[in-house]
Amino acid sequence: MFLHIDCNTYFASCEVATNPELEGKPVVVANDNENGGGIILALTPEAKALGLKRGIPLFKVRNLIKLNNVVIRQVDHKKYRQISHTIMNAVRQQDIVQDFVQYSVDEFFGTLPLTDPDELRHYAKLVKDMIWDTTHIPVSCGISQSYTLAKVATHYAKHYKGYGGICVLMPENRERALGLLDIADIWGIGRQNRQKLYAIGVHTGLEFANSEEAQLQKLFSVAGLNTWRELRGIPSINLSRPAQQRSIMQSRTFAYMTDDQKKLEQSIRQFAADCASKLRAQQSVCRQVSVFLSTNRHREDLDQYRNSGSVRLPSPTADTPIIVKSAVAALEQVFRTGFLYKQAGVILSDISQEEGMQLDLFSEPEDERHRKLMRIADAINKKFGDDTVNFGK
DNA sequence: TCTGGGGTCCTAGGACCC
DNA sequence: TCTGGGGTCCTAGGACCC
Repeated sequence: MFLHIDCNTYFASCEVATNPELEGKPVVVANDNENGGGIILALTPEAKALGLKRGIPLFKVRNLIKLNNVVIRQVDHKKYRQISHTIMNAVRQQDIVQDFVQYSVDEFFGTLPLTDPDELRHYAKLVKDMIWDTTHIPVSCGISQSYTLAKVATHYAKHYKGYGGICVLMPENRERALGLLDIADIWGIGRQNRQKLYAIGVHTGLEFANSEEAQLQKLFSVAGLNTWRELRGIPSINLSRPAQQRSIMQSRTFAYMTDDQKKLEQSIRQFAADCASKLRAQQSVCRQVSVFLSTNRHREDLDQYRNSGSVRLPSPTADTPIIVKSAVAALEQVFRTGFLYKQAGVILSDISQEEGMQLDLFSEPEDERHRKLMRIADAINKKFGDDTVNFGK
């Protein structure tokens, strides 16, 4: 059987776990910026009870927050990654959960070599309690015949208090569970696919699972059909992923809007340098550098423009100056005057491992000196903090 | 007159996820 | 005043090959 573990209101739980004085208080985690912008990313149950919701811009709820002494915590992704790492290690210490993998910063999957519902529940409880003892993070557990059904089970574990945060969904209860579930709540059904299904009169998980394969084939790609199979109890999703990331991105929504190319270039240079350093941290090289730009889509009164451009590198590299230079070139491709820009970012792609690196015929001995320089710069920044040393123009 | 057919590889963009 | 920041996979279609 497949086990799914989902941390409850993860970012908010991490803040409470690491700041005990926040216990029992309404807390929201937001990506607040210097202008007081930002949106709510996570909230404790106490904050939810006040009517606050994930995704709301802070400026719309300042009053509510002030009135109820809601604590606003700045989002801290580094901390959250560390805590999920601790959870990973803790669960891997014991030997009942197998194939334990991290799916996202706050979700995990594994398998349990058991079939008895009472036993399954018992071991899920052990894992849940152990995670609580180790990290003080509350989690919900779902268990069923496939990854997708395990997530359905977790959905019920979260929504029915009586389950105590654990739901074992056995085959005999599958139809009942799916019959009560809107297709929008199913993993793998997004906005587009939901509309397609509504259009053919399919609204519940059960109606979807009972649909004809031939009909679905016309509407969906393999991903949609995998979801369909999983809901019928046939495991069809493979979660194993390559050790390294296939793309690395850094972007920002600015506090301001600007039409100044020089100013954008400053940000793009920083993003590109940071991406390059992440790239080296996973011992990889990339062959493509892309830049995207966007105006403020919330300002319907202003002219809108968004575009992206790429630079293909002659050979794979993790060299900061080369990557920065390429990003600036890509920016020049897409920048248009007469618009007020609000968001920009850099994406590195076509990533491969450094070892198997294809040296091109014309690579310079200079490259080796560059690589040494990068290694030293990275080591200094790791030891003394990011941005201790940077690359000049 | 009649104007191939079958591949592979790459990329951008769309769908999904948290 | 003020509206996030990352990722993955799949597919269609163009470029290119013989």
